Amino acid sequence: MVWGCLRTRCSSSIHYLKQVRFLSVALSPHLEFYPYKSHAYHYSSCANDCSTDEIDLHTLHAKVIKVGSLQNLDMGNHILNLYVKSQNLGHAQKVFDDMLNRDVRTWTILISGFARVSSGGTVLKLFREMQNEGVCPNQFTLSSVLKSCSSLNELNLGKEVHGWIVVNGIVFDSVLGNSLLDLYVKCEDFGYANKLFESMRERDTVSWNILIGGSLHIGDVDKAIELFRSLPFKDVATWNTVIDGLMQDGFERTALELLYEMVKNGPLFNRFTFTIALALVSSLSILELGKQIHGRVLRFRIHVTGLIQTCLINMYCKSGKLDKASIPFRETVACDRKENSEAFCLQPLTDIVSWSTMVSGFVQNGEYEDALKTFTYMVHEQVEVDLFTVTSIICACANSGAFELGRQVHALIEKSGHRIDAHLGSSLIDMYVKCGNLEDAWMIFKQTNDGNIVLWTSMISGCAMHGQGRKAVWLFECMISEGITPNEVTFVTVLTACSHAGLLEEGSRYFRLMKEVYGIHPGVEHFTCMVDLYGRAGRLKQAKNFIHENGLSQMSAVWRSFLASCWLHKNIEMARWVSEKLLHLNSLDAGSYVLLSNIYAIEHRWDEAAHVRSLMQQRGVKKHPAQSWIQIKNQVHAFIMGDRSHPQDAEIYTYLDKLIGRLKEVGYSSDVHLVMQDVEGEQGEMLLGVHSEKLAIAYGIISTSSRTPIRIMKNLRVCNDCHNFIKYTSLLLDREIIVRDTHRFHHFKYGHCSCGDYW
DNA sequence: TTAGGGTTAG
Repeated sequence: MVWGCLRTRCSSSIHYLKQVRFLSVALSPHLEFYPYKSHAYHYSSCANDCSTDEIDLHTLHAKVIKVGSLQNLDMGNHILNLYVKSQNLGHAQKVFDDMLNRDVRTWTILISGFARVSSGGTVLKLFREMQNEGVCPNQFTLSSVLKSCSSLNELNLGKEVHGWIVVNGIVFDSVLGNSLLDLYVKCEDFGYANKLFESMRERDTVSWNILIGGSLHIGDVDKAIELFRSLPFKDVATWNTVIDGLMQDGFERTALELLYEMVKNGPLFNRFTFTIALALVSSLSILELGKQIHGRVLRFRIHVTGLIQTCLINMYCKSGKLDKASIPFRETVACDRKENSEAFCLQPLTDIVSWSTMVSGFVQNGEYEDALKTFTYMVHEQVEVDLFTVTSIICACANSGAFELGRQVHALIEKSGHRIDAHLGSSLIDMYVKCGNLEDAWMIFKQTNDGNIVLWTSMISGCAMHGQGRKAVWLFECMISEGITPNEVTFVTVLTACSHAGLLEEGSRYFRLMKEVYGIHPGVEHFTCMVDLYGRAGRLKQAKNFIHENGLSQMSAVWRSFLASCWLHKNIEMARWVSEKLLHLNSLDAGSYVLLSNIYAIEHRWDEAAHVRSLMQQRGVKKHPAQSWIQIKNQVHAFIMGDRSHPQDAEIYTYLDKLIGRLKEVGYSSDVHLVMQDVEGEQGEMLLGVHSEKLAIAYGIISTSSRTPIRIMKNLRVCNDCHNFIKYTSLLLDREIIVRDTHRFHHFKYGHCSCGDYW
């Protein structure tokens, strides 16, 4: 999936880059960053924002003030309560401040209002003020305060409240008892929680649900299931809690079984069940079940709010059904998507999470253009943008090489003063790495300074991608010494680094470390890395033995890697043997077909070479045409082999011809072995001479000053001859040339490449 | 008492 945009959507790339430029201009005046979750509610202070009911409430409020009744305690409490119920806490606070007479109800109404919107800090502040004024809290006040303590992890204050309740002889009803139980469970103080649970006289289903949810939260699945099974009456929340908790703990299959059991024998779904069920089928990617749940939402006439809509969008996106994640701005944003009559019609997106889900859905499915278009639309429509959206957009920039846009979004994040968290940091590192700027990737890495494994893995991968294998290994060692546990992806990246840098011993050691110390079972990716490690180092026999010893002969990816090594080390006989094996397994990818065809071409077996190509056609294997890009003064210039469409083509070809002549004088010679067509000698050399990367480089040289580094991108691997050509060019012209291919970067300088001719 | 979106490799 690397560089998906470049590899699979060549024709639209220029259009897309124009879009990027347009977006860059559009961005600056509108983009604002909203703090995480700040959209949960808002203080409405403008009459224009109010509903009819709110306007009536304001009218009533004004009348009450006019006749001086606000100082009547009951009337004041009534108005305050109405504002709290309409979640207009700005006005509620104002009424509260204006009231000269307040009683415990006054304080409780306001405190419970803030507790309901999870504004715990305000709740605790008000509670302190209330105590200072000598007002004695009641059960409702205490429940709200405890709720805020548990959401803010304020265990000590909660314990203080608990003590106060005991000292003052307040009766524990089920609500107060459950609030306290929830506090201990949320703060993971299970000693207190269990003691309290046992001592509670008024235990209800809610008490059990809190304990079940808490057990799942700390990963005690057995205890949770035991409690769940022993509970004679299970309400809908019990089912929801246990299904969601199991899913969060990674027991998705068990969660699914319980969902089926719930459908059969349990209570009817509520809104929570729908969102949990949709999240479950998203993570399991069971589209059919997801559709059934969606059908149930419609059948039950559940009002599709932002939350359920987000879950629906996410479910369809995770199943790769972007059309079904139907969106109202389809015509505007995804204009090239076909209308699907079966598509479920969703509501207009009014919720920031739904928008960012849609953006990430496009990114996860490799549709970077649509992600950027949606983002542009959001910016233009002044929809709030938060860290989630930005993280996805940076990811889109990384994978499509939109460096300028990525940099601008980064600048705006800095300007907004937002802290860069591990998710965004990893995304930014990846963007700078994939756009060829390793220095800025390091800067983000140091600045983020987090023990997050993805952050470290991104940086290790960055070093590997830029040919700095030893540095990648060093960073890996630093990470281990800091006590950070590597995951399976980290091992893929460090093994890749070893294989690309020829670090045979280190690679073998890390493979053992992964299994023996970290207990990670090697997957096909790790085995492939190991075969690559031996193969690239020329240990073909060792690689072959590794495949047999580990029982990998059915893994076609492993053989494909081995094939590339055979080719690299010019062991044509072995390469043919592997290719034919893969051909019979029907597991060749486009690259391997081309390789096999090349092998036959080298041996002048033209009929067999032609047969391979016809097999490719019969089996529908598509080879993407090679294409290279160079950006000159904000303009992207794309070239394919033998391209004559560029306005300056005459100049490019004349210069290239002259350059090849000069290079030959200093030792460069064309490697005609790699010509796929059945042509020989001069004609083959001629075809090599017009490979897309040579054209892009020639254009770069004639269009820039002599000291400017030349950066080009390619949608396939660089061929041997072009690699050689670029090395000589960097030496002859004393020019730095940086090439990004499908998997990595090549930094050419003084006739050498950072990959050490190992790619 | 229970529910939503973002990051790393091949």
